[in-house]
Amino acid sequence: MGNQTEYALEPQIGHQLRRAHQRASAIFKANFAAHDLTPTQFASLVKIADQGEVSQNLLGRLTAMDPATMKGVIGRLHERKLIARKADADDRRRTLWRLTATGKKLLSKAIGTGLATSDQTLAPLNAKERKTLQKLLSRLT
Amino acid sequence: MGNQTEYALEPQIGHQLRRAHQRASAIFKANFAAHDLTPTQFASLVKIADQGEVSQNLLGRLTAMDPATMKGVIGRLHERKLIARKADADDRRRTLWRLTATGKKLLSKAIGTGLATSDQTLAPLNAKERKTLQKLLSRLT
DNA sequence: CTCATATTGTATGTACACAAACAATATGGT
DNA sequence: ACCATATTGTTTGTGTACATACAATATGAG
Repeated sequence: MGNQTEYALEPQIGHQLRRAHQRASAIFKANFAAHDLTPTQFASLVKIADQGEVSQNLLGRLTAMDPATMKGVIGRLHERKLIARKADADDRRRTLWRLTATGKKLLSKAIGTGLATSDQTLAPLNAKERKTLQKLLSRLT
Repeated sequence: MGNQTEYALEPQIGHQLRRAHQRASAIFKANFAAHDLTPTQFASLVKIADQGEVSQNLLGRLTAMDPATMKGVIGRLHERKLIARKADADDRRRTLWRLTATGKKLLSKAIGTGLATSDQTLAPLNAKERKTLQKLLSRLT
């Protein structure tokens, strides 16, 4: 019985990406437990810092989150007072977000952890292999 | 302001894997809409077919899902009568799952879609690049 | 100016993903 | 046989992730 000759799960790219993402998330979680930040929360802090001030919608595009997901992430960062809102004077639909002093402090502490997390995630590969993988992955986006 | 010199989001492997996984999931979803199957549901059907009969716990390991996630996926497949349960005679903790006739029929129709989905996901790369990417990805697991 | 269209953010529902705590059952060492 | 330990499955809670529908506001073509 079975379907071995027709379809194996492990060599399918979708399954491989799912597993690689699971592993990366687990490493991230372990490393960021002290900061209590998820990957999307950290990405949001990084991009808000880059922009200084940014609308919720643009932040979603910069971090690759759809508006519904973005709302949840923003809400949790806001509850913890890591970010603060301001109305946009030119567009009353917009909410502009910026880092609070607490948010800036947390981010500056977390950046080193972020770099270490990337390195640890890529640990099974040497420098050349890492470059190749990341180049090919970026072509997949 | 910003932190550009310290940390850029896009070149981090975790972010790249997250985005690649998002894209793969979107392609899967579009292709499997006709079958109304999610990636984990399809993976479960494939592995149940491979095994003939399999416990919920082992199925979780074969498909890379933790027990809580597995329970939800199994529950939805069961509601749709794509799988059926049986008590394990040797171990009263275990639930053995197998495909129903409906499940087998759906799986055999879906396998072609699965192969097409993998191909479409890898479309930006040529044959050699695909092989390289998949080999490196498998090392990350 | 006006109206069709687009953008911004909100709300709800479904589906992973995993931690933590738990109950029932099985196993292995003594 | 007994008991510490492990396995199997369930439950609850938090956090992505996205589709869909929606209200408020902005924009651009005529």
